[in-house]
Amino acid sequence: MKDNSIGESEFKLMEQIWDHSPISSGELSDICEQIHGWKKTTVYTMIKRLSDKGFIANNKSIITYLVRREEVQQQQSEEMVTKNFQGSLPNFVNSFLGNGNKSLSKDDAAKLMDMIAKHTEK
Amino acid sequence: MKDNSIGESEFKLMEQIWDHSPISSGELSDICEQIHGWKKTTVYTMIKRLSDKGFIANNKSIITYLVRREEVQQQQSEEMVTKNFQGSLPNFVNSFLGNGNKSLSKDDAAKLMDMIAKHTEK
DNA sequence: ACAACTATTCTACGCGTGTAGAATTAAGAA
DNA sequence: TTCTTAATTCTACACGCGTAGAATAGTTGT
Repeated sequence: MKDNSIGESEFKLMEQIWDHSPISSGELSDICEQIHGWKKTTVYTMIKRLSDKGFIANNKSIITYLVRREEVQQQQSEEMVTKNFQGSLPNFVNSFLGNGNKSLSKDDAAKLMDMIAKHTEK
Repeated sequence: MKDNSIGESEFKLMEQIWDHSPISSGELSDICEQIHGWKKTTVYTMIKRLSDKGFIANNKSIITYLVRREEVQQQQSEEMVTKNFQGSLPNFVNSFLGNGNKSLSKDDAAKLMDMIAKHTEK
């Protein structure tokens, strides 16, 4: 049940994989060294753990993802709203926007309105 | 910087505290026993950790919160959107609503529309 | 076959969190 | 003051994740 969870660094690695898949473990390690300053072995450890958890596959040094970004994100957003906002999207958004501080661009607002409209029961 | 983080169980305890503060540690422990099946000492351990982290205070067995629910939630929503959705609320909402599956009640939709309108830069 | 380099695994440590028994302390009843 | 009970701390163990050195296996050029 808890197999869907990914840590913060693991997620960052997944991002690289999603962006470059298929990619060789060597390149991946290089990229992560550049971007995050991670040691080779650190990356390999993460690769192992992620493939043990079924998120990616490592075939002869070629890494591919097995779970799409959307799936992971959907799972995460779902979890957050459920656990910390009583499953209410309005609660979440309200909290996120806070009181006054944050402001949405016209574009973002339009996108949101649109999505909401499309998902409202009539 | 990472002082703001709360675990899942800790959050559940905080919820009871927010809902009942001020409340005696004994009662709190009873409530948690009922709701979550936690042992007394487990609750006390959590109380200690949460007060060490500055989220609550324990004065002569009376627990009160030092950080409001909104603050914690705001922090959490912020973090989620930043780390996993490139800081974009539309990205988050899009992921949450998924493709088709989820549907918003008219009421929720209205609330959302309203909030969005209020936070859109004009 | 051997050197040299790459890939992968093993092992390991620290920290946070979940969980709780054991021990200790404080507070009230008798 | 002593017994009892409630409150609190101590100690501990497990697990996940971040991190990475050491060891091992695999590949390739010569």
